Amino acid sequence: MKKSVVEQFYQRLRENNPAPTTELDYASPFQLLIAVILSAQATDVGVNKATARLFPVAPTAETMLALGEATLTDYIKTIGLYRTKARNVIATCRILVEQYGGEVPADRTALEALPGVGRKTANVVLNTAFGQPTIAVDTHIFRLGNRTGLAPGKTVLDVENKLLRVTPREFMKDAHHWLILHGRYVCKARKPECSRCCVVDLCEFRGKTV
DNA sequence: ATCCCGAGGG
DNA sequence: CCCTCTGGAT
Repeated sequence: MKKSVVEQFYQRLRENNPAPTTELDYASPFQLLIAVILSAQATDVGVNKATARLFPVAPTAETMLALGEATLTDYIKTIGLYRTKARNVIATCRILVEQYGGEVPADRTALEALPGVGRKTANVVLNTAFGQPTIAVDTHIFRLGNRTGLAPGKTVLDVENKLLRVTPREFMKDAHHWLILHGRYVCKARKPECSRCCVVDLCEFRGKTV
């Protein structure tokens, strides 16, 4: 996609949504981290439903650790992959308490060393909790990058690197949320709604999908 | 490449 | 029924 087209692409997404943000509910970097770990292969609506009950009783790393894995499992049983997630959340909280005073480190290497935290989750926390210009390539952004021609790539890392290269600096910080929200509600996996898409004329795929 | 794994939509 | 949802570890 040409540079001038990329510029228009982002300008239109910005017109639609001047101040985009996550749809996960959270009240601290710690809660965002936990919500993102829980969101793997799950909808944010489902995650919010569970954290609405969980965070009041375990709002911090210390209280989550005290809650224990078995009780945590009960709270998140409605979310897919819940056994692995419960184990990882407790193990992560233990490290946060023992090594970081219960706080979430604003550092990629430290984040990715936490159980259940990979590159994508680290990128979300760095961007949304700490305001860094990262782009977390999830299922939506991977699909949108390839489908539209904005940032084609075989792997999520390919797409991430391409996005970091083509995205103008002024759009970098919010790019993650513009792209994910557009992917979630318009450029959907099954039935993309090209008829109400604001960048359909810039898209290399248009209505050819499905 | 495979496993984990519930809810919601079509 | 099938597919998808802000993936990560082995």
